[in-house]
Amino acid sequence: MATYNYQAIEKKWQEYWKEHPINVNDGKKEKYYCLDMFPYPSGSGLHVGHWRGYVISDAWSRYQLIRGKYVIHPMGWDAFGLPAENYAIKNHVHPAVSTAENVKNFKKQLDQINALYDWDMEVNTTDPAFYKWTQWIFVKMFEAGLAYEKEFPINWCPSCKTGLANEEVVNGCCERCGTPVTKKNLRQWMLRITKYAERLLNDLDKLDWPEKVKKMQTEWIGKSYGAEVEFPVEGREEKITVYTTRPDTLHGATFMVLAPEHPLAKSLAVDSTREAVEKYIFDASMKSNVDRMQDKEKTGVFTGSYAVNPLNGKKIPIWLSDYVLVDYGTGAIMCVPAHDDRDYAFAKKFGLEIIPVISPDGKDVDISENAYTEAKGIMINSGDWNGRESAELKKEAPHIIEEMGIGRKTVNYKLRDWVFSRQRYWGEPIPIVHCPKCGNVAVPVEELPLKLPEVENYEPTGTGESPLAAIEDWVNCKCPKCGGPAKRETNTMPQWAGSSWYFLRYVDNHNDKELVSREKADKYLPVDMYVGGVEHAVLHLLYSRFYTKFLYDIGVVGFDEPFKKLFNQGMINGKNGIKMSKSKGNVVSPDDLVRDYGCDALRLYELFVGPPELDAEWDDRGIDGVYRFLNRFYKLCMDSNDKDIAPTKEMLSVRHKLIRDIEQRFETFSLNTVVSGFMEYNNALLDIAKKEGGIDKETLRTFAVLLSPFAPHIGEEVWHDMGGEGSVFHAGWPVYDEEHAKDDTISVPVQVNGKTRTVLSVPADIGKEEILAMAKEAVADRLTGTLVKEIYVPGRIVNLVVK
RNA sequence: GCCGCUGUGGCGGAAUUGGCAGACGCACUUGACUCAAAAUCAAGCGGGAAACCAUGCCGGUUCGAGUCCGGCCAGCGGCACCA
Repeated sequence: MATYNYQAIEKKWQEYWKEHPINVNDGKKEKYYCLDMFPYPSGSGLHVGHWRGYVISDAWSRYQLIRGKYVIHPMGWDAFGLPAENYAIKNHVHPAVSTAENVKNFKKQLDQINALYDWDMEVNTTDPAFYKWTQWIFVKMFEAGLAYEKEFPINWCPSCKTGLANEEVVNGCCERCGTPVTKKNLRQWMLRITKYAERLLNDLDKLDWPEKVKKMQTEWIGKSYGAEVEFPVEGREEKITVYTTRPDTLHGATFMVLAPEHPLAKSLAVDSTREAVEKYIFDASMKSNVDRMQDKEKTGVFTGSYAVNPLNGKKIPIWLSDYVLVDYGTGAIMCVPAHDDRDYAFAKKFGLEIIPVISPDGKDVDISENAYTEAKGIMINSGDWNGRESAELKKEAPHIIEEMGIGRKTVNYKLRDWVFSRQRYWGEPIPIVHCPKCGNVAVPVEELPLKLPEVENYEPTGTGESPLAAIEDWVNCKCPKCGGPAKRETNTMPQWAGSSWYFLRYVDNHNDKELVSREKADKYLPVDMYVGGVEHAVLHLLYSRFYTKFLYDIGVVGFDEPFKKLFNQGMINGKNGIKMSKSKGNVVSPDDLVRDYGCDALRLYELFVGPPELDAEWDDRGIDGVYRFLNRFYKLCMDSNDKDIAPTKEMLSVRHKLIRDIEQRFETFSLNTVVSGFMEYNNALLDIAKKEGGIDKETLRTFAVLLSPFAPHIGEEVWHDMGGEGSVFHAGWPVYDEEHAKDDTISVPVQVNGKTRTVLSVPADIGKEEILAMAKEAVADRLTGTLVKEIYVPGRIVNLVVK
């Protein structure tokens, strides 16, 4: 008797596909680019959670392949980063060596998935031939004024001993290691991503992405409309400019608050306040992000100086408080405590004046307990604005302010420029030379890649200097412009640099003249489908969009969005929803499962475990179910093989329903129900086979085609055994015929007052009168009152309403 | 605090988008085969004796609600003094 020998079957077809590649670019087929987020090749290898995303994208890729596309489905390595460097510090193994080792292991594990990966396209961000172009992009950004140097207090991780971008700070802690982030004043390379804020925001509309990710990016960019207003300082020349989104409340400004880091903060102190002001500024500078966030209680200090409200001449005190952020807006705000919760809390604490200027009814507003924060109501206490609608004034006030010459209409973004330098070894050197005569000079493009020098000590200094700074003969160089003695930039790029553009390189990965040829870019890009975890929503996915827009602007590519469609797969956790990790000891390795059940079974189970977009808990026992299904299906095929069964009506019905249902579920990415559909229809076929002695070959061939994106080996095996020609992946996606798929008889539930009482089996085309008559007869004993309504939804349900 | 997602048997989850709640599978029970076990096959499997009751809770709309509306509760995720 035939048994499902997955080991033999999988080995056989893997060898066959090596000899006879199935995904070939003949130059005529339409391309389909299906991309996985490339992994960091860690030392601990793949677990079943990593498999999930790769199986999802591979099933989708193979589906496109069967539909006749040439599928670009590459894989590579995001291999710069801290783990390799930390390993080097501990064991004195060069990161390039350990990385190469890890890549080898990862590749071996990835091969077990038997995905369509085209390894000729492989890229590795740490390969100088690759990072040459990462550096090239930086030079181009430098030339375009988008990369610039700045010294200011940046986020600093004391454990990783490096600066961090805003996007890398999560709840005040380092995204990577969880250590609370501190501030450190450092000279930094920055990328002017804020210049692209508007386009990054607007172009989200074009993307077929999960709404959640679009929303997160929208909020991260954080656009707001408002006005800047200039307040003269009493007795001084300077004016202080504030930013407000509520210029309608300008008459209610009763004090002003500056961030402690505001350039004027110190100078506003007078003799009697100087000591307190300086102490406050100092204390604020010592506070970490976490402290600053956790302090719900407002703190502050009066400077001793006063500003003048330019609208009504009112004299208001100027305070300092760390609830005002120096890097948003102008670092100074006008405070309207009657209509803002934060200002209200501050005013209450320090006994400052509160003047309401908006009231719901134009008469009175109760602000004894809380501020009235609605921008809806009638203006009061506002001079000649009194009696007007506040919503209307909110729009009009910026223009009034502009006409009066006391300010202007403005737009603000929460997005900050990207802190781009890292004080670590294992990253791309920033290709800049500091020349005492010429200033910052880019390394000439023909000298790229600027390779990482060998060092003896990878340990970060912690002082804000990169380990590269100690390599004197590397640091000291000649200025490319004047030829005089100069020094190299010793910071390296963040890990995001390579991953911001790697997807462009796959299609032209050996090109040493260009990042990617325009011809190939036009032909094979952008990415049609991108599959990966949601954790990169505002990191990698935002940076990639920024890079792509820049490369579009300088003509490297002809599109300005990299990823048309995005799919975020859910995470796979261990028992009780605990995240899989080595330290928890709950990591499930795919290796044993592939050995015990086969690649096809594991692939199917990865999908069957739950809806692909939701997190799932791994349960090893569940794989038995899909394994049994594969056995039964295989046995059915083998039993039918030597008999020439003619297709019956029932078989045709299953065949066409199968095509219809699988396709519909596939298209809606309901991959878990695709698998349950296979099981369901296989059960139906087994029942039919019991009566008929087997199933016709074409139905089984069709089943094999539909199954092959998910379980490629058994799909290919059955396809051939049932007489299919060539590879199952060239069979074409079957087309269903509604005539066969629809049933002759249908089951229609009969309800009385909405409760199902019986189920009628009737011809599918039964008329309304006929079925209602049958229904009434069938439930006659329940129709004890007056029949007030008879409902028949064709093919669905009968409901009889009795009173 | 604000925003989003989720809540259905012992468990993972289905439900054609308002139409038989629990598909498919795991686990479990019984039977067949076997000296026995495993594997396989067959039957059963939300609660209740039944009327009926059941999709986190309370209310509403509807002939009919897991699905729509209003109000809560819990879990997870994002943002978090952005003026």
